[in-house]
Amino acid sequence: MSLFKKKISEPTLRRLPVYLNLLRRIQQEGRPTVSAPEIAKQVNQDASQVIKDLSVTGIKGKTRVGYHLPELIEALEQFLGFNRTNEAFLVGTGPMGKALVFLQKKQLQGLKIVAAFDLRPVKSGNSIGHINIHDFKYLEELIPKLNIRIAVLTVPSELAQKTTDSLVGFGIRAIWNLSSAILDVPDHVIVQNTPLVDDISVLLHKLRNHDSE
Amino acid sequence: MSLFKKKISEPTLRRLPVYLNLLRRIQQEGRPTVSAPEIAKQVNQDASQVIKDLSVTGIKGKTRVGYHLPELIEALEQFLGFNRTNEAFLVGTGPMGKALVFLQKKQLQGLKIVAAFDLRPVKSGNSIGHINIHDFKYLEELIPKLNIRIAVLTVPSELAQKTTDSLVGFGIRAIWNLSSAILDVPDHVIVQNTPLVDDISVLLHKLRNHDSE
DNA sequence: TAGATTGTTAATCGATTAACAATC
DNA sequence: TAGATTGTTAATCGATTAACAATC
Repeated sequence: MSLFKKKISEPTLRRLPVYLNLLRRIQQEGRPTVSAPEIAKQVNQDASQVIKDLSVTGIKGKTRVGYHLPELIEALEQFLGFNRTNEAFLVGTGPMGKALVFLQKKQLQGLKIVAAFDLRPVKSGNSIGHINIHDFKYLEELIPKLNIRIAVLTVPSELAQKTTDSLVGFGIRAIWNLSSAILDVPDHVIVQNTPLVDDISVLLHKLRNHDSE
Repeated sequence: MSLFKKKISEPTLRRLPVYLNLLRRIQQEGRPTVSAPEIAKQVNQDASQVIKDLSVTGIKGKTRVGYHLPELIEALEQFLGFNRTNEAFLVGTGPMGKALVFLQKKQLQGLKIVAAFDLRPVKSGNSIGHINIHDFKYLEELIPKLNIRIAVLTVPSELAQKTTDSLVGFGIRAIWNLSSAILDVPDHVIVQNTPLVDDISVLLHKLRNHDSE
């Protein structure tokens, strides 16, 4: 649309997959269109917000009608990068690593884990579902070979920084960090943290405040 | 300090456990104090922000010295509710449910999963680690019996709303929702969503923007 | 004292919400 | 037409950052 990238805020970016999920459900009901106020109601948000968020896709709604569902869904998938296969390596094959492999089809759209690696010695033939588990020592050659740019990090937090240093050295460009460690990386590497404990903090706090009202 | 609860912002609330983790690590090195600029550096943030965040605990730092570590850690744990046992039921015993049970000691401080439940028929004696798995039909009597207020929801998203309705009916007060469903609950029930796909969206977007610079 | 740090208050920044014109 | 909706622009709200006085 323009030569300059519209900068899109992180809050917006986090709402888009929520809309996408909802739109798919609505489409499955066989409906052709949906309006912003309707979406807003379902996700407990402001209609203006929804309209503004959806505008990043470049899709235009129709007055009195709303948005064409197939077009909007397609555009959102495109925008979020969910229609490409973004291949990733899983590093750390504990329970969280396993869970992510099993969840990827349903919840982790946009990401495709193609192989797993463990820091401990791996018996040959080990796997999670259909994903083979390899010894960490093969990472260095497999990253450039398969042109992998994304690592999903689920190692224990004590080992997270050391593992990260290796990953960076091997050419990884983005790390989805599910450990509680704060990772130190050079500027050209992206880290996305998912600290589960944060949500527990918020939950417990809300619960206590609720109680005392 | 005051009869009125200072309202604390969610961003602050999410940063507190990050500080807490860091402070514990620093304490393990045997140091007695730490300054805000030092914390700020380690977590890549503004020192003013750190000072303001920490002020919610009521702990006062010392000029030229910083904060007394044991005192600050204790206050943060207190504030976050991590030093009580907040007992919770796990509902859904798929891979994500299992992962959360195994992770709770290390990553999910403040939450204690005391039993697990599955929507499918459960063979007696089934367990995850030391946590027994029960049939869903026992939930109704066990929630009031054990006075459980928190449920950790890891059922498939298609079943999430229906399961939530039951939980609410049984008296659950807070739901940590790890499914991708948007839950509809009455006002007196708290829902905390942890949609993993959001983080993937942000990661992929950052990666693409990085590439084209 | 000089310099570093806390902690408060003010300024800035950015996101959300509200208002409203345009459209069908 | 009347009414509902989009989409833009303005107002509001809240969080972060900057400035600075107080302190040791």
